[in-house]
Amino acid sequence: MTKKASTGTRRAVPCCAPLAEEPLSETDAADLAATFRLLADPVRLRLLSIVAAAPAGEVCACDLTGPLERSQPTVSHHLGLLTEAGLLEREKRGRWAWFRVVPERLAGLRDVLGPGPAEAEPPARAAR
Amino acid sequence: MTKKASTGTRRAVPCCAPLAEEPLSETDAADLAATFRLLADPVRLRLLSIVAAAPAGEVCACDLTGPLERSQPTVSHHLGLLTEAGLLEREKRGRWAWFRVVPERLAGLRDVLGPGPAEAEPPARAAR
DNA sequence: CCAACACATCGACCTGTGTCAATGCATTAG
DNA sequence: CTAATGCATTGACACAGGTCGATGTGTTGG
Repeated sequence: MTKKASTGTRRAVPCCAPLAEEPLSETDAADLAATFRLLADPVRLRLLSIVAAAPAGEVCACDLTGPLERSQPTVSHHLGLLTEAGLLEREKRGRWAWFRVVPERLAGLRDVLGPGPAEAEPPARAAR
Repeated sequence: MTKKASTGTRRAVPCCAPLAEEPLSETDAADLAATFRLLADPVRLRLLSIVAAAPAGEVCACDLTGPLERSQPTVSHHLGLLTEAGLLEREKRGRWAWFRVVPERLAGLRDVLGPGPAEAEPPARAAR
């Protein structure tokens, strides 16, 4: 059974239990893989990092075509994928589109890879 | 128990700074994307979760072909990719191959997605 | 009202990769 | 030795997805 957010004080978007907790179901695995696939592209990773590292917390799309050395349709395509998946938020102001990261979404992914450093838990080695 | 988890001593395999810290370089992004691409497949995710959740800490390859409903060459292929990338360790005993997870590797990936929950930091909103 | 701009969408191309049958390579049993 | 077992490798195939030029849609400025 998949319980959501059993670990209490985390508001990270729940997708499934950490990998080391229990084997993934077929549907959970497909869902997770689809999300990780978004991070499996260098252009999208750089987009995420640029937006995430922006001091203002948001970046105009017009400032993203330059550093990535990709065409405008390509950047727009990747921004659309990241936004549709909930990793980015888009706000249109005038004729510009501004993007922000959705930190809870990344935190949810992070939790799948293992328990956080705060609750560092030894991997429960079963003695035989 | 010092939970000193500042940006200094992290034993997780270092690949690059967290996404929100600074924009990824082109090579770092390509490297990271290649690693995330390994997690972007449901079969590999289930393999990882099965091995990670094994009470003994290791699993024989002969026990992995069954639950995944994939052919033996396919499972072997994915195990090879995960092992080559350092996410799994392979030890051959007799005619069987046993696999373990390499937790530092997953921890390194986790750190890229954001700082630990202890230092959860709201996005610095700059007034405009 | 029209031109310029910013971004999204479409269509097409092409590389990358997940998949399996067939085969190869060790190791073990008899 | 020979046969059988467990896993890796090969080759071929089909599909997914990144890329860009062309075009569409909404907004601003003159």
